[in-house]
Amino acid sequence: MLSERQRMILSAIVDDYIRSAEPVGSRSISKRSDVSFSPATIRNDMADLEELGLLEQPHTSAGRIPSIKGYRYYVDHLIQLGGVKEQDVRRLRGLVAEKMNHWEGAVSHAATIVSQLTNYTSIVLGPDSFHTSLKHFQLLPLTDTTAVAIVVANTGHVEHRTITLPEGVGMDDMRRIAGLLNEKLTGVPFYKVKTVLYTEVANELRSYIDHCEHILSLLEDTLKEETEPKVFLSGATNILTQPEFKDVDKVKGILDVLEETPRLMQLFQSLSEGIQVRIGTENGVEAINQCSLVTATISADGQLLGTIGILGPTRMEYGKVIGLLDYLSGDLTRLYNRLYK
Amino acid sequence: MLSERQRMILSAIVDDYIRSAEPVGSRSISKRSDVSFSPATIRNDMADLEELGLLEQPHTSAGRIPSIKGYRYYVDHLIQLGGVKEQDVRRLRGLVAEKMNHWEGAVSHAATIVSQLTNYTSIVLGPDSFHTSLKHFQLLPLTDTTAVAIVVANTGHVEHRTITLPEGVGMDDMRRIAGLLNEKLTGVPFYKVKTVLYTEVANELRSYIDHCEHILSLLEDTLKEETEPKVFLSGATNILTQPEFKDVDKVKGILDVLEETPRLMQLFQSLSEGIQVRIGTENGVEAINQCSLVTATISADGQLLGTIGILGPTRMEYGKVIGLLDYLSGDLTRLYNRLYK
DNA sequence: ATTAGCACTCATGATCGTTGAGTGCTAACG
DNA sequence: CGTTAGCACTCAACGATCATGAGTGCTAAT
Repeated sequence: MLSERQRMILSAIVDDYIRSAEPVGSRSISKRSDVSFSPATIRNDMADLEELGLLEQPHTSAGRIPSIKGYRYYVDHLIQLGGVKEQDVRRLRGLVAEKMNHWEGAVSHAATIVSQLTNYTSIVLGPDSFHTSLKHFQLLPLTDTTAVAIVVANTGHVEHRTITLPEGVGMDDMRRIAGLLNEKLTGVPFYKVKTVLYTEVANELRSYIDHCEHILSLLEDTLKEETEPKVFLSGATNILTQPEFKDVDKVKGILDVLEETPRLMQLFQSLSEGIQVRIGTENGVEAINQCSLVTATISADGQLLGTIGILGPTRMEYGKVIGLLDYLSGDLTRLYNRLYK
Repeated sequence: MLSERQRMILSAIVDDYIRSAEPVGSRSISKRSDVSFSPATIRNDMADLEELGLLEQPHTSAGRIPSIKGYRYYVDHLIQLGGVKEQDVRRLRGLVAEKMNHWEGAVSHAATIVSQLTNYTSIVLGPDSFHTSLKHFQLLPLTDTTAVAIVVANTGHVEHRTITLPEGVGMDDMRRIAGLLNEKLTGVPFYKVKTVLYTEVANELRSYIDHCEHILSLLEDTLKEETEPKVFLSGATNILTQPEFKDVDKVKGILDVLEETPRLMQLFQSLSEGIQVRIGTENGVEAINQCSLVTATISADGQLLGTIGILGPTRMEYGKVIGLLDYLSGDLTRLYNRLYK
């Protein structure tokens, strides 16, 4: 549909605009060493590209900037994936050595590094616990009336919660409850826990404890928290260095989304496997219509172990970011297999 | 040193400026219903107050704004503590019911509410583990070569870490190590753990395990992480609504400090008990010279259980903030005593 | 000691040309 | 027919100039 020259021009405009954040004129393209057309020719093509909705003009006497559709075409057809630099590889390798004994730590640390390498914001979603299962459950007495409930998932993730016991539940009861729960719940996927809790566990519990409803609801609460994936953020303020966000009001909306976990997770809904790019309004969240989000899922054996997202302006270095995330997701998958399999 | 009228004028200027964020002129003070002096009289006093370093003039033909010294005088001598509103009390009470089974959760949730009530940023430091002691230690096997180490403090706080075991350490060894650690370390304050680990524990461990140095250093790492207090943030973007921070560059520096935990903790160094106010440069951190920090410690039985800080512009509603923190610290102390004592 | 009067200062905002980057169109060119 | 030189046109950005008015400091009267 597009001529070879038009594709070349679109690519040049996107590249230039990503670098400079300023509208690109026909003359500056014509001056590139790999271009041998006059500004006038390029202007004609630019007019065509604008008619196709791939370019926009901020005002009559300015150059062109890519539209969302233009970025989309660029990402789908024209992009050149950036290789990962030698020094960046070394940097990312470092995390393997440093945080290898803490899966979530490794993932979030990786995200921190990526946010530093790219100067964008990185967002990490912890394991989707829908697919993880319970490895161990324990009640630890703290005082006469309180205990710490500790839940260990098979990913090595640990969640804890202090609970206040109802009157009349002693140390022995506690130990028996913990034993029972371990027996019944070990290996059970999280999404089934509630069911098991209220059928098998409840029956047995009722036989030797009175107020077991209260205890059950406490346990359910404890386990529910585990179901919600954890979110890590890094480099949130990087957005402030982008020239298009030098206006505080625009930035406020974005940072607000980043601060509220539920709204943040909305961004990650209905993502499919692998690397995905969502440009501007494609995100479907009003406040970040001026941003793009590149996401990569990390998984092993069909189990989703985490999602890393990079949020930047629509004028984002897509090639570099995609290259980095591609490398990283492979590396983390390898790390996981070595550690937990 | 200051005349009654001068104190009144200073107080009026600070109040007005806190509300409007604009330099206060003599005429606007004279118009207040509780003032019966002409603008000229007030101007004379204002000149005196400026000479004393309590007021400043942005430029010759503008009104006055308080200097840091001026705010200091205001906070020390003139402030009227704001009572806590009925609805705010109800809001804060809610957290007692909601999060009562999770100490750190309760504290950080309280901070979230305060940041919403005040429209400033709230920063929470978890318990200073220098004074907390070890309640329980446990090793939980995960795979053949990995295990989860779980540390429980007497505040009910739980820390965990996945560690990779050296070759040749089996399930039995693990159980024995955990037993030994529990025996030797229970009740030991964190700042003594390292010593005990390398004397008592090391001796016994050496008798039946070979590579115990490796294990010991792993354990030390695990426990070290616990020593660093946790930091929670809420309402970081509130600073963006302040008119004096409508310039992105000023804000960037502040948000950068908030994002980096170590720099953030620097702010909380050398705080004494109770409520403290640090105005502008008194904070000693370059990037937040335009901000004030009000902190309140929460403690019971001489044990420091947490610190809540409110960060806002120097033009902060000191009375309201101090009132809130005062109420809150009392409330949280009561909550703690009921739960863990 | 207080206040009215007045000259003076200076940030703010509006108006108005100037500049220059960039365009679209037309006509000439190979 | 595709490409290009030439040219008139547009318009954001910038700087200079000026009027406005809020607020001051000083002096002299009360």
